Amino acid sequence: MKPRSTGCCHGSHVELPTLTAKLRKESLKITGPRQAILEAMRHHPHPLLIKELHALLAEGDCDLVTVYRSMKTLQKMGMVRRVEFGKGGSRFELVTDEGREHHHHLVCEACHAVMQLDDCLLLEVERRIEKASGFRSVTHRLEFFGICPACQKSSVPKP
Amino acid sequence: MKPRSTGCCHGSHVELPTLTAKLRKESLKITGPRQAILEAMRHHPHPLLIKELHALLAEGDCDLVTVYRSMKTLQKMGMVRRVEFGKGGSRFELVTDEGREHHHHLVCEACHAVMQLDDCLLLEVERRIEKASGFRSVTHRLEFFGICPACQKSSVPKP
DNA sequence: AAGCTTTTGCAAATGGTTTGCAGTGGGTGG
DNA sequence: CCACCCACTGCAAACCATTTGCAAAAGCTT
Repeated sequence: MKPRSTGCCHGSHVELPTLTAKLRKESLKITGPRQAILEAMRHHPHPLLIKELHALLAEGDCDLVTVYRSMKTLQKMGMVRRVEFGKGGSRFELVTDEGREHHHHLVCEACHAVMQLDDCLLLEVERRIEKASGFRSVTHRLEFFGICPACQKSSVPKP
Repeated sequence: MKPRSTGCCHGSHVELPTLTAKLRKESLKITGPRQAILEAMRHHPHPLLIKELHALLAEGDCDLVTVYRSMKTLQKMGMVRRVEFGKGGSRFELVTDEGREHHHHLVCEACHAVMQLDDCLLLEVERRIEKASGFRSVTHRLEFFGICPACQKSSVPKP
């Protein structure tokens, strides 16, 4: 349960060709907008708002609406994961090899910094809930919120 | 961690005067709309969508906008808790004496039935995260989703 | 009952997300 | 290598949850 910062841009672990290959395997077209989107997500390995993602793209690379549609498509094929922090809309992150396994986030409520928490101790809890309740296919959604060390000092007002 | 159904209307444990007294203590006015809202929530002890809550009120009792404003007010004074299931907007539930303590829900993704899970094993986890990350005031948001026993049989399509 | 302040209703603005439609452009078969 | 077809895109507008502005209505206090 040790937190792991996913700050920004420490090299791109996933290659773009690796990603586009997945598109081809699903007989989806490898278009300019899709490449631009994957390229941007590759370099920003944290949950991004649609509009943040769109802002990362070069002017005219891709319409906002296309970002929405791409997220839906990519999520359906499992290349992207939807994360909800409850403010400002849905966020999406690339499902990478080293981030494939189920994990959670620790979000600073002041500056919105995001850390990734490795491993999850709730898989066993899901099984217990299934037994106790009779529900099936039980999953969960869990995020942590708090005030990060930097914000504890600077006392910047919450955005 | 045994699930407890919060199906519907098994008697109203909280009295209306008890609730309005809290309003008075905060020098908030005891208006018709507020009484109607609290009365409705008293009889429906599960997380309600704003529009569901509004639909429960008698015609002309209270405007939709007023429901929104009331939820904001009541949440600020701790009488109501906001719950996010990620579909269709925020939900709210009364904070009752027997439901005051932090708890989570188990939601059927087919019929949207909601069960309440007593006790939470994550308080200790929050402390561990604080130590490991340096964050402060760490809280969390956790909900479980699955298919309830009834829906496993009837195979009704998801709404 | 009068007066002051909060609260409400209505209308309209806002912000995220989806949809309709016509035009563009990948990718495949000839 | 070209042409064709359907998936994909851009743009505009629709949608839905939520918020805001403003004047009228209603609590609470005196």
